[in-house]
Amino acid sequence: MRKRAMARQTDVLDVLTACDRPMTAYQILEQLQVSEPDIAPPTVYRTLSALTDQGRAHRLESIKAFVPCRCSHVESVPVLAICGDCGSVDEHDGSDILPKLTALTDKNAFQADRHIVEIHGLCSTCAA
Amino acid sequence: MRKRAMARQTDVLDVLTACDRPMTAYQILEQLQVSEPDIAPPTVYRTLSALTDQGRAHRLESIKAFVPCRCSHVESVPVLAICGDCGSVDEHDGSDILPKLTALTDKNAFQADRHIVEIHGLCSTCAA
DNA sequence: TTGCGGTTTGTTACTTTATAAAATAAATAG
DNA sequence: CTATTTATTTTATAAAGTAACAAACCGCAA
Repeated sequence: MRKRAMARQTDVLDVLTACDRPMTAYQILEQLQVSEPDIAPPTVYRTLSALTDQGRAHRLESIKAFVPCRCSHVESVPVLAICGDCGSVDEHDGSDILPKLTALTDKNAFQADRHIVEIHGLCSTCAA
Repeated sequence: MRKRAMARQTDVLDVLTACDRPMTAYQILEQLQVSEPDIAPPTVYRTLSALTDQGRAHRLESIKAFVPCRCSHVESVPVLAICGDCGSVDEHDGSDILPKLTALTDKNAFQADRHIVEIHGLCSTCAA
């Protein structure tokens, strides 16, 4: 009857992966409702936070949208480059920035646990 | 009307500066309404976007809140360290990570125009 | 099996955040 | 001044996110 959490996560990830653009929580909801009309926002948000906690998806804080993780999800600093024109997103591994970031926060003895790096601009296609 | 806009920007910046924590748009609105009860959300949002465009304030994308810029606002990459416990925010100049970020985006010929770097964690006081 | 207790999932209803578009006021050129 | 342009405010609502309670699930012991 009710789908187990794992199954939901797979469903949500499938929806995200099927789309080549970031999707908002409500766009995902709309897709899920095609096959299961009774799903409500909290189900989507809960599933998305499980996925982002696991690193299987990322939340683009600056545009309130989500993408599936396309890198190996062991990386600690995802760098997401968002095209302001077509909306496409490239994901990079920013691990090598970590030392510099740590140097900055160490000045104030700040203990970091999550890094958010997002870059707005134009992708190669749209800039051309 | 430019005068009026300038005055509003000063008012909003004063409100932000008077508070040692990031404030949401609606918290700012509430403060402004103490002296001018008729102010509505669009006024605040418009003023805030002017301020952030000028670099006189920053928007913390990951927590939907705003802080006044406490660095020189010529810097191109503000790094904002947000304490998850007390909510305080430290601002750093991240110009020196720019080359590494550029190296990443250059791989895809991406043209960056705005960098967002936010770090969640615990400030020295709360970590102690 | 049956009933208990902790955990997970679903539902309702709401709060917070943000913006479109119409209405209005200010600035300025003629 | 007054007509035109432009910026600002108001209204009204859309979009995003969540609190809190209800129902279902699961493992376990009697």
